[in-house]
Amino acid sequence: MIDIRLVRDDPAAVRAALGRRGVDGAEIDRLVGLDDAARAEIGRRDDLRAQVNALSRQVGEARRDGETQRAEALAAESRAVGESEGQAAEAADAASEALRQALLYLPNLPSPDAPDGGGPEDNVVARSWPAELPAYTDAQRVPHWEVGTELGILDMERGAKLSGSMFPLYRGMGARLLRALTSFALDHHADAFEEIRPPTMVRTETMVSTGHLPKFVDEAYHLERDDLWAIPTAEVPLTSMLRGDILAEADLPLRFTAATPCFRREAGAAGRDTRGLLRVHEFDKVELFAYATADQAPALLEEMVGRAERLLTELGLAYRVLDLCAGDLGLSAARTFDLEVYAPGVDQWLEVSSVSWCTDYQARRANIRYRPDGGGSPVFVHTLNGSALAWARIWAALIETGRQDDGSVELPPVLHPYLGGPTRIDAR
RNA sequence: GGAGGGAUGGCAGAGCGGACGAAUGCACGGCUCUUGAAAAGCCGCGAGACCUUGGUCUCCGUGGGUUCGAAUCCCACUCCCUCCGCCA
Repeated sequence: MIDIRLVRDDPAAVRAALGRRGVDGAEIDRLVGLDDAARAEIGRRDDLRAQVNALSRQVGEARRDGETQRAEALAAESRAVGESEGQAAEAADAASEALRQALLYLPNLPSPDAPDGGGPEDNVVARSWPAELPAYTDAQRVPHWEVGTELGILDMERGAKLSGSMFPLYRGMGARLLRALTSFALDHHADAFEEIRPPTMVRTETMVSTGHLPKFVDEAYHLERDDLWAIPTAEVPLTSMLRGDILAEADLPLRFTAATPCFRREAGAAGRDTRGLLRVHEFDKVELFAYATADQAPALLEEMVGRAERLLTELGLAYRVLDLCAGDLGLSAARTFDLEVYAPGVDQWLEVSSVSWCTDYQARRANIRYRPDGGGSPVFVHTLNGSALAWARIWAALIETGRQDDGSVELPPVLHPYLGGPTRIDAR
């Protein structure tokens, strides 16, 4: 969440910044009102509480001095004040909760560097690799689900039998390819990022810290009986890993990488991209994550985008980098770069990575701070997250891009050491 | 799943109805001593909110309760440790 004091002290600036992402200015006014109300109620309650505390102290003193009668009188007085205090406390709690709820739904302030725009159509293509799309053969113009079925490496029907549509089942070299991709990526980041294998079912609090709850309840899988949520991305457990902690500035930046399955209900996208692997409920992803100071964050953002890009060039996939406009940013993000690969078989750009700088928005929700060098009060860290990379769509792009005239699929050399012998998937 | 023990500041650890936001040690910051360092000594040092050179309030796992007053008593929950059972 953003700092309520910013809203209080400079509502015009907040209105302007959030206006860029389509937040109604009236919402800011409402927030200012809620804040005023909450502070007034809290002040009332605290005054009464101070009276109760003072009277209680006097009761103790009177009792110690053996003045039983005076003690009783003071206790009675305190009891009376305590009753109004109870009412004031209820009002204060209600007002604070109303403010908190409003803040939880309010998105992060976009970075001034994020381009203007209201939606996906306004995103800016920062760069493409290669500069021009190469010429693709007819063999490469076959959708991956057809290739997958033909080679016996992808079985959407059996996946659906087990779990419903959009739950892919990979077999043979198809499954092996996923495992290779995960190992390849983790090894690639091992020079600077500590590998984590977090739990993939988490508490409500953990989902709230990243901003995935309460606003996006419909997007997440929930296990009712145990009140646990299936993570939509490793960003969720990695953010809460240090929840409530105070770090040392000298330890920053902290970098982590994790390979996990990701679960998404895709409720808002029902009926879209339903074929093959374009949009699935469960997929594997290697995530990059960093906790940093405000000063370190911009360089880290670039580093993480660079790492994701490097994987793509090594895999030999054509891609482009999108600088997301203010209106297309996710709730927690101040700046985001999306990476899209070109999949020749379906003739589409597929989002395979999203690298975001969340400033202190998530850290404030998760209460993660660091103590500056030389002491002083703790300050909120900045969090950055990015996929490097999400495999289902990469799998699709690799199968389509690598397809030969004879129907076999060539796999990129960087993966060969991870494939256990074969370097291609033979036609059947 | 059953039985028992525990959760206190960055860490360790005392406190078990009022003088406790909390002893002590370590860590950390400043100073003294020293050519420098170490050691020693002195001082400081939890977090947050709201009004303001000071004050008020909150926080001792979480949520309720008892009381004029709760870190301290009661209830529930969560997590950790030990033992038993089950288990990949």
